[in-house]
Amino acid sequence: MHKEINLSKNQQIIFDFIEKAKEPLKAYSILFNVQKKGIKAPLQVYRALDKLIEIGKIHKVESRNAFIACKSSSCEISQATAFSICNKCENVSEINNPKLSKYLTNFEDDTGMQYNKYNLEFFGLCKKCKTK
Amino acid sequence: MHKEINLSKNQQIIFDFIEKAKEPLKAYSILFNVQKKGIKAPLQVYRALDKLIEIGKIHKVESRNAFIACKSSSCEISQATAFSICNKCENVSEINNPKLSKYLTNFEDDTGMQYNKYNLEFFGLCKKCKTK
DNA sequence: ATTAAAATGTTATATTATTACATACTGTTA
DNA sequence: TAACAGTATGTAATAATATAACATTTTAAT
Ligand SMILES: [Zn+2]
Ligand SMILES: [Zn+2]
Ligand SMILES: [Zn+2]
Ligand SMILES: [Zn+2]
Repeated sequence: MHKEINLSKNQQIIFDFIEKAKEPLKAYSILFNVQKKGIKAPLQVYRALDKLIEIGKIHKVESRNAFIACKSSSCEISQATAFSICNKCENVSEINNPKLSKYLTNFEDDTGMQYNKYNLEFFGLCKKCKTK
Repeated sequence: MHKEINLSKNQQIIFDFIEKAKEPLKAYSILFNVQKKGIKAPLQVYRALDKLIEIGKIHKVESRNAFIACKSSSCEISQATAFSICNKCENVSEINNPKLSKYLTNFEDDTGMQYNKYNLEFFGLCKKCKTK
């Protein structure tokens, strides 16, 4: 088991909202939606997002500037993320593939650089969009 | 051999500047530096960047919102990119590793989604920064 | 109680990117 | 060459994303 971390008030509000969402959320869309909970300023959102990312509860989908709840329990340890992104419907899902993560975690290039983190984003058309 | 593409005036100006640079460049830093060449507005830069990305002459380093010239001739065809990023000195280099690209290009997940593009960013400390 | 670390509140501002609309250039075909 | 389509450009305004700076409060461990 990994360490349980108690979220602060703002962190919990923002995590709850992201977790309920079916798609990645933008920071300002989060802000707009949690204003009724007392969160007023962008910085309050960004600070919570930073912390949630740090502890692996959410990820940033870099190519979309959007945030998504983690679906793979191992991310709270590993900082190794992979996503599948549909360019048409913008559906994003986290790839949870042990072979892939093992391959990438062990990847070594010729520069002698050692990696402690990676982010991979695959793009294409999802099953639904492909058949339309 | 792949098709040679003639760059337009603005595209050439901006590509030349990015290619000479040793590190990834930000859009507004590019803008500032090419103003003496007659490029006045952000949109002129972003339009050129979009085109250069489309044809594979440059890439966007998503985690840094920065742009870097392609060092691997295969990118003008493939749209498959991988970078190594030092979190301390911010050095970024394109990884040109046939095994890696083959592995990722052929990667299939269980959703039946087929990918035509990916972007991978590895993070860590480069050789120099590690020994300091 | 003291203290340090983490979190919050608030305002202002910086940075990154796009919309909208008018115009001009380039190459192809009738 | 005239017409056309596609691409590229110019310009102003604005949208969207993210951080700086500073004051205060909460939390949790000594
Ligand atoms: Zn995850
Ligand atoms: Zn789709
Ligand atoms: Zn490349
Ligand atoms: Zn370094």
